Amino acid sequence: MPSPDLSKANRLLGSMPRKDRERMVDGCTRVDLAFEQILAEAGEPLGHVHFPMTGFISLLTPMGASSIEVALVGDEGMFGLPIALGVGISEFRALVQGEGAALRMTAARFKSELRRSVPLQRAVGRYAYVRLAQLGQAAGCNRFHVVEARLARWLLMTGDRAHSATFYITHEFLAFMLGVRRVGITKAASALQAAKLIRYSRGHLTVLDRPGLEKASCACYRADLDIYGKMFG
Amino acid sequence: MPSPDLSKANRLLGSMPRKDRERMVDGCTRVDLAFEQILAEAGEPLGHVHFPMTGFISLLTPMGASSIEVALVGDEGMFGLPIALGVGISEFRALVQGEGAALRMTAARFKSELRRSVPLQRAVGRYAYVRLAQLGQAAGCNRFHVVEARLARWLLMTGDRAHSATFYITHEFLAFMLGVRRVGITKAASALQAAKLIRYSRGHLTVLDRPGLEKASCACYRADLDIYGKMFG
DNA sequence: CGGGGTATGTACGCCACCGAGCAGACAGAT
DNA sequence: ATCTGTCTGCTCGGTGGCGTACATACCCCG
Repeated sequence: MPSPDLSKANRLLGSMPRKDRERMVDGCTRVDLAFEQILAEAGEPLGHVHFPMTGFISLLTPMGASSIEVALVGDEGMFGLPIALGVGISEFRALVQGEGAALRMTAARFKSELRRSVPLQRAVGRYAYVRLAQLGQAAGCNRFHVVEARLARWLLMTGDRAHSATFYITHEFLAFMLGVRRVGITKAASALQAAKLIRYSRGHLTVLDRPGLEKASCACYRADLDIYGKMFG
Repeated sequence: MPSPDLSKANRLLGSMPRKDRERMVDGCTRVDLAFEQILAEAGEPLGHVHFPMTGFISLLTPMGASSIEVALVGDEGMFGLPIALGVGISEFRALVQGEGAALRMTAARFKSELRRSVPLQRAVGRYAYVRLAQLGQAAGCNRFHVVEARLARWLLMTGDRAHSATFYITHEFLAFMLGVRRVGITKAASALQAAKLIRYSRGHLTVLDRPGLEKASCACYRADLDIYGKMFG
């Protein structure tokens, strides 16, 4: 039986009235997300929805041989929107990017909760809206912004969801997420380190100067926060 | 009073059972979309949903000074998803890209129809899913694919929605949509023309060889069609 | 304490696209 | 028939990213 504060460990659930969110927590199982675990492949049926708490999940679009991250889901959101849309298939590949806890609910139970709870409908609808807007933002970001700015943005987004200024992440992995060469990351990360915005060594990365990193990032970071804030602020 | 075949002129409505789709058409006004008309600015409240029939609409993400097209809405879809999500605000700038007819319904009426009609809920949910998937695709496409392939894709998508192999479109406008320099379009379009895939002159563009153009385009065109087909095929 | 795997740094030539500016070519209006 | 605005084509130097290959540095494990 989950302790009551679990219902606030995910902000999407936390935005709902106490009664509704406690019903949700009651229907969920607490699970641990393991680093690099794959929650779903693109085109695969979804058996559950996940509400990350301390863990977080990357959503990737497969592009032929390679792929690229198009969204990041942490305690501010949920994974499994298609179920709410009446389509039980994941549109993206879902890869656990930060290990940690999440709440999990079966698709069937989620659908029934959704029918019953208007606040849940509202929260999920708003979150779907945020995702649409953020995907559009990502599409533009990928077109216009240089690797260094995109990297800075990614570090900020990840730091938010890791609830920590330090996390484990290699250049290789970053390259994979941003859809660039590893060397491109090395160059960009060196620049950020030289500017004393971050420090890293063999996968251990620390954000030293958050405001500075925000300046080095593209405005997309702020835009994403703003749209979320408008919906859930 | 709209003639009955109006209800099939938009494929999203056309996917619904006769009774539901006729109710929808009854609640709609037939409107003409004028070329370059702006249906909504990003962040602006949405008073209506639109179901394009012969016209079609570009959705653009503003990126500082410039902007980029992230979705195209024609008779296969609808504009106004946020209303269905319980958020009456457009996440994108909506610009009429091909003049023609559409069905329009007030937001209030649409919400009430949505409450009453399960088939409408299904159709809208599936379409929202398609949009999520296609936005992800666009994000990857913008990152990985060269202008020529993206141009070919865009021409195919537009041709589908214009229901014609010929349409009016200048290099300048294309550059604006794809987020590149006009010269970049000139170069790519010249190449496609030299390969006898298209012909153009002062804005009058004709697709000569559709299969050839598909080969010249990135796989994203096919991927977008496939995802739609899976939902509405 | 030495070896092997992993993480990071550097170098090379190449190409797509950028920003800016200018030249020609065609169409519609007066 | 000429003029004017629009549409298209071309050039320049510059840069950000690519693919590849190789070099170092650090950590852990035996």
